[in-house]
Amino acid sequence: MNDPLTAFPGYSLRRAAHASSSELANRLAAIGLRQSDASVLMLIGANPSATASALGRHLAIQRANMVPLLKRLEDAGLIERAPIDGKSQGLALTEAGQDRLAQARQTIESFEEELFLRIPAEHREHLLPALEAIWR
Amino acid sequence: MNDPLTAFPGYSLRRAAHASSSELANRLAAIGLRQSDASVLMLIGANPSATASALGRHLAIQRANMVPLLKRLEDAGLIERAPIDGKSQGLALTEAGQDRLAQARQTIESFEEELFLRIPAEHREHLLPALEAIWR
DNA sequence: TATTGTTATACTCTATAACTATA
DNA sequence: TATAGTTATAGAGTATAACAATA
Repeated sequence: MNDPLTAFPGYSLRRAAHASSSELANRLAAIGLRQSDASVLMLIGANPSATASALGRHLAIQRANMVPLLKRLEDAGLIERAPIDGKSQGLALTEAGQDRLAQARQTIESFEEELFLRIPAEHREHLLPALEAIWR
Repeated sequence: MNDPLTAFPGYSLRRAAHASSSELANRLAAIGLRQSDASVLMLIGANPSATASALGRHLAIQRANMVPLLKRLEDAGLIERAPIDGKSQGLALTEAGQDRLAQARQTIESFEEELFLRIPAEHREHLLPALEAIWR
């Protein structure tokens, strides 16, 4: 089939993101996490007592959409909240949360490594800087 | 905020795709199209009398999800169907569809050009081959 | 038997508006 | 006034199962 789309970097960007995203989502589902769950756990792990709003801003997840996400993690016993002041709550990993994060980190790291190796060597080191120029 | 995610190409890939996708979606909305609409119009334009199933396979859109998409395009007077045999239909652009495709093409091409120029020159030519290694 | 078009359905992600309480 | 957390809701994308008709 004649395809005028694949010549566009933006189109290929979407297809590549969708393909790799689906693959990672499958692997994370095996340990009971969504990609957004794993991202949040990683970020809380690196920033104990961060607030929901701050995490959302950093991950480009809206405040309103953080609510059900954090509720699931809390119900699963992976995170807990501690009041900072009257309106803010600091988030932290429980012990179970730290264990799950360790699993997630290993899943993500091996996935990312495989992904990286799929790229021809001469292009590898260019991908991250090119992508960062697009979104950061 | 301490961020362990941005070092991962896969994560950056998702963020970059989301950012560029949102931007293109906004521009296409101005001419009454979604990204998937524009993709389908482009592909029909380049492959007259292609079937819905064939388009879906090529675009990674499932048969079942092509149905409402094509219905919208047909209701908008942009495409028409002609029976090929008893079970297949060939798709074609109407005149209005060709006009809309011309608009979409211009929108996409100027978007893609801007996107490309946002990438530092030394990384530009590496992006497409790197992405294609990931999804093709 | 495999494929086409279709219906129905459900889940996820994303976006917006509005509200309360607090800084 | 601005911010944090929340509720409710809607749109879009994606996925699966199933069916009838045809190749």
